Amino acid sequence: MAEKIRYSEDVLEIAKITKALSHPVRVYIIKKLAGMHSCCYSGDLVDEIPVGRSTLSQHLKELKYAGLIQGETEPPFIKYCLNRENWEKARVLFADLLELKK
Amino acid sequence: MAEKIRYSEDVLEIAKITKALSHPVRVYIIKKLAGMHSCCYSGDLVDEIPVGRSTLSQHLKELKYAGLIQGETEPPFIKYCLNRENWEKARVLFADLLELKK
DNA sequence: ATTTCATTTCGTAATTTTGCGAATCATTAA
DNA sequence: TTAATGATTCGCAAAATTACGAAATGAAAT
Repeated sequence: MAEKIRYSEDVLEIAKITKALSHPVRVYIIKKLAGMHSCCYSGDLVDEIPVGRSTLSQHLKELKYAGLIQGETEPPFIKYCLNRENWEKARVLFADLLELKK
Repeated sequence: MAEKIRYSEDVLEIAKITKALSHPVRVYIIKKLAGMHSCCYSGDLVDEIPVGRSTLSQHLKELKYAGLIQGETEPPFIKYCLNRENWEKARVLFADLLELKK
């Protein structure tokens, strides 16, 4: 019986990111932020995404928890932006996994 | 009230892949297959990954369902390999999302 | 101080995921 | 044919995810 491994930091970090991106709502939001708009308002999202306000809030919370986005309060709205620093880390991890060039 | 969107094929496809990769066990397996070894045996995995046989089987099933791997029976073992065709598609989708070069 | 507006949190329900051991299946060896 | 071996499926339980509406929050306007 061989030794059981411990997941490397990379594996755990990738799983954390993929988990955050494992739902169409969240992929949609990140795709939007990673593209042209690097920020958007929760109010705009609720108009276009077919999901209730409170549900959207939970999805945003998960993306925040995973470190992929951050919210700046800009009364009376909340502006959500891509967390560029962590996004860069994600790019490195995925470039490695997928053997892509940065 | 603006129009609700429909998720694009890309968004749905990315969500399917990220969901398949949203667990450390499955990231570990894919990382292994995408690296040096492009194939491995279920029996070897069960020795190194801290999870029971039946549970591992379920994880492999999910990766298969998502199209990321395929299993060739090679009695008395089953050899799992990366599904290169779909992996290439995944690379394109992620390269786009992460703005990486192929 | 009260109202208003955008958003989040709470409470809850339905569904899915994860994990295990026991039972089953498929193939080879005896 | 019968055992042995490797792997999957079944049955189940615990935990997590997803979704919603109602209630609560916080900041600005009246």
